[in-house]
Amino acid sequence: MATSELDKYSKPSVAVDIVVFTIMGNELKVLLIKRGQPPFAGQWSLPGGFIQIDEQLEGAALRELNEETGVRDVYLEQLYTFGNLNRDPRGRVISVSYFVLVDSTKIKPFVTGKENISEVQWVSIEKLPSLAFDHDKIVKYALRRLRYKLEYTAVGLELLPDNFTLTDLQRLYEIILSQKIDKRNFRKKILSMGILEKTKVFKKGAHRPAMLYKFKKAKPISTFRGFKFEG
Amino acid sequence: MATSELDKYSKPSVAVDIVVFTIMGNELKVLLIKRGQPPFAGQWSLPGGFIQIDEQLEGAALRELNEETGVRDVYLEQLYTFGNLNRDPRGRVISVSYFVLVDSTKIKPFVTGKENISEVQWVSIEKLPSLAFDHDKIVKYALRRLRYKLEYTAVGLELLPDNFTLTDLQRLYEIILSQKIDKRNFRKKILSMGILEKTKVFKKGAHRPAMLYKFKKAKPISTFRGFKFEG
DNA sequence: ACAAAAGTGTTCCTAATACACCCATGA
DNA sequence: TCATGGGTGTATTAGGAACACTTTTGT
Repeated sequence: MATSELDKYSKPSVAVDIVVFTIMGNELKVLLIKRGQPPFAGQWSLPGGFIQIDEQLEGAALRELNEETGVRDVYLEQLYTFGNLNRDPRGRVISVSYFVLVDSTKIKPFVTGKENISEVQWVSIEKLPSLAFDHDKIVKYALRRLRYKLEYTAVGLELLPDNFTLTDLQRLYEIILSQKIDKRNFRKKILSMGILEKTKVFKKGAHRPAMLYKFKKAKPISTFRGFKFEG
Repeated sequence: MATSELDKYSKPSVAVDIVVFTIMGNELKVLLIKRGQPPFAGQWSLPGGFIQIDEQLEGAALRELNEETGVRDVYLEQLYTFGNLNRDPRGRVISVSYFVLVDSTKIKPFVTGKENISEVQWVSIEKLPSLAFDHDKIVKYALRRLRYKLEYTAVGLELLPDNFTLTDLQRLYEIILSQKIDKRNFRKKILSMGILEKTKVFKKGAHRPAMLYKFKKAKPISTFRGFKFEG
């Protein structure tokens, strides 16, 4: 591989940063890690890290996420590439950001092997601390994208188990959009999309059992209005 | 600047590639350059190049565009970051792609000082040759984004002079979306957005003069639903 | 006077909204 | 039997789509 031309000038570093969302209880949460080393030692930040020379961008995002937090098998989508000159005090670092949605029932306890992480935690979007680097901006953008996509895609299903009730789904929308939704209108709209299928199972609880639904097709792995990249 | 940690591993190169759209005659055109050097010597490709270590991403895109084609003062928006391992035969190159809209009346004749470019040309989107690298994919994505944004933003105004008739604007929509639009519905919708303002000037021609309009506010420089980054 | 583009309203249909009661179950 | 969440329909409104003729100018 002839890299001579490419090596003429000093290069920036390339990192990935990942905004992982999940719904826990009645809150939308983001996965944060407490940095164990400078810069920003002791401060909260997004999971992420430098990509390897022989590694796909998405692969790097998934690897970092798994190494740092044990989270696997998730919906992943590229967000935006942040490249301000001074976003990292160590030098020029360009960060390709991703957003990830994960069903909280599939999350296992954190087992991180990384020495430079002192803590991993799910933090409510309402109670975010100030984050390292420009990660505040990245989270803000990710949240915007999540809310926006919820309106015209079925992406929200990535946050639920395979079988769920319509009330579960509505609660998810209400939490993410932080607003109440009319039950009848919500059901009408969701069902008219034709993406849900009744199972023959009911969820039993303290009260009237609720029909469980499942998503019809293979879960969507797309990035922009159904357009699939780099696959 | 402590770059020791960053330099432990070999780094990918980072490039920008730019899809520049304009309307000429009755066609949507993209700016292409014919490569003068390997790889892909003699083949058409998008304008672009490697970023410098002390240069903003957007700045690099604008610089490359200006150096290669003389195009300046344009609407610029980040598209997507392509990073497949083998997208460049020279080695690992990650490309941050941008899309640019430029009013064709503001384009000056090309004066490129770069030795590695043998030709610069505006090519109709209908007659694109097969492009170098993964640039076909980038153009496809850019076109998709342009069509999509046209539906819910005023981004199309970037392709027109400051003053324009409603017929000019409608023609622009028809060319980009490649479909006829009803004149009355189009005017109703555009005017109801409240973003246009009548000038007191008429465009004289062979027939009945048409009212010239202009855009009300500062032209939008945004990347995603009005959200401004890195600014 | 005529050719050519400018300009203008109404009807229809679809989709979003607002809104309230009965049902099935476990305790 | 009652407390709790599950489940259902209709009337109104707003926005998008279909559709044709008159006006103004230059030649």
